[in-house]
Amino acid sequence: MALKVFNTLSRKKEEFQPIEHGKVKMYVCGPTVYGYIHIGNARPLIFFDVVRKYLETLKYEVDYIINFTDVDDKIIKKANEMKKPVSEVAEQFIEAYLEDSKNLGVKQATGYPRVTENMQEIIAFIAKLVDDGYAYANDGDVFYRTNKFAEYGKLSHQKIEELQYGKRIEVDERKENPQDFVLWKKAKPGEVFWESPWGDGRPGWHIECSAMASKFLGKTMDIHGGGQDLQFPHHECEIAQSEVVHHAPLAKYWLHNGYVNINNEKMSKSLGNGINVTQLLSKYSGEVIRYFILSTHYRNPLNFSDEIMEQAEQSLIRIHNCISNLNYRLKNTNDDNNVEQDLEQKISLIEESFHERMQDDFNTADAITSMFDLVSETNQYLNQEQVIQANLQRLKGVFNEMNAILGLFTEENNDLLDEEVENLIEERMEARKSKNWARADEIRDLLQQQGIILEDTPQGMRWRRK
RNA sequence: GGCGCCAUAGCCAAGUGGUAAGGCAGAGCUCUGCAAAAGCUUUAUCCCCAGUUCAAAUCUGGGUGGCGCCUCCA
Repeated sequence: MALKVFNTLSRKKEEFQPIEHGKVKMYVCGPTVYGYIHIGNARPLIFFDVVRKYLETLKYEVDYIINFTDVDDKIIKKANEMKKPVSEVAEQFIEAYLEDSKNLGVKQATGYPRVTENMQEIIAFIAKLVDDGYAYANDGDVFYRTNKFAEYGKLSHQKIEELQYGKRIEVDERKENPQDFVLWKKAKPGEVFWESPWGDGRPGWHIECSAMASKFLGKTMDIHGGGQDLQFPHHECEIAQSEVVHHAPLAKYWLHNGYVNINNEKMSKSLGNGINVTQLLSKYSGEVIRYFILSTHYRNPLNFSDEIMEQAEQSLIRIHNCISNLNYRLKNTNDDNNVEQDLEQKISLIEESFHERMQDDFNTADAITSMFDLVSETNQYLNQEQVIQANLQRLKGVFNEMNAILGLFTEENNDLLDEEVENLIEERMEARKSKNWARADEIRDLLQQQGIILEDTPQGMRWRRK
């Protein structure tokens, strides 16, 4: 088996070979922090978390950088509205982002660099571009001279001549060419600014990624990721900036996730149709949201609706029940025979298929199917009267192996019941012994109202939280 | 105008040349004191037309419908 990834640059699946043996350098464009993230922003967050975790299970040491763009026009606008300093607004939404990440089961990146903390590197990067003739200053602004970079357009496969500049957004007439983009923006009166050789101002949108990526990961990284909408212009501009300065590819593999749609329309901050993740997390668990995101291949569009979320929630219950039943049996079985070969063979096949699917350009939808295959095997096995501890352990081990990547269930602490509940359970067992079904049912109903579900099995009574 | 994506069951969704995975929902059965959980059974020929092929959801051509990017966006 070999990991294959779809590279936007070549528009083909390619075998993944890291630049440096055993190590992967990965950079994903993070948010511009002027608001809470929506479910569309959560897609790359969750997907690239899975990529990172999968690479780690392949024993790569992963250096994973997510940047924060913490100064730009929209943050300034937001700060004015909120009557707060830009830094405070940015801080607030960075914290919210990190909190959401955590609740979505996303492992911390190895670094979260911010624009405002890397201003010297950014200015130096622009200066280099100016020195080499790839950029020019005009009236306090600095622009990138796009037509000096012959490969401009290679990522998004666009021909510059064919693009319709100025159709949507007015072209700044200080540019030499309409396709030039801004590297440094002159500050308007009253705006936050940093000093630079071209006057007071702040960085343009694309330069921060070039500067910070090279600072933290070097000239060429293995994987650069982000949403499809960053392909052009953002990533194209990053390439233009970085590759003329470093004379090396910015990234070996470019991965782009598809959009999350709502009512068949792209979700975006500017349309204001985003589903707020923080709010969504109060209704659905992080696991449900992960399931929703991962149940479709990352490059396909994904539609959001309440119905789909509820289906995701239902699907996860099947997995949760299985794990919880497996745990119950694990606690109540002492048979220490060796693993049965029949079952072991089936488990191995499922385990193998899981990896094959993950290695085929991170087909998480199929990987989830592998997990359901394991659920099915487990349930059948648990239906047997006699089970072997070693088999149960093996099943559990594969569940954990898959879950370390997908993050679809969490181990709940099932040992904590208060005394009152314990007593009721005890009483119910007595009632059942004496065939007092009315009382037994009464207690079961009572506990169900408290979110505790009692189930009678041939191995005894088991309970779980709703 | 350029570049690109999508169309598979009631819903979600894999599969991309060898005769349609999986999940949710629905129906029936088994187990159960009754439940629950679980198991078993059951539900499609893949938007349309033409072509290539022994063989097409999968390749080619032409349609239809929906969506995206072309300097705010993940």
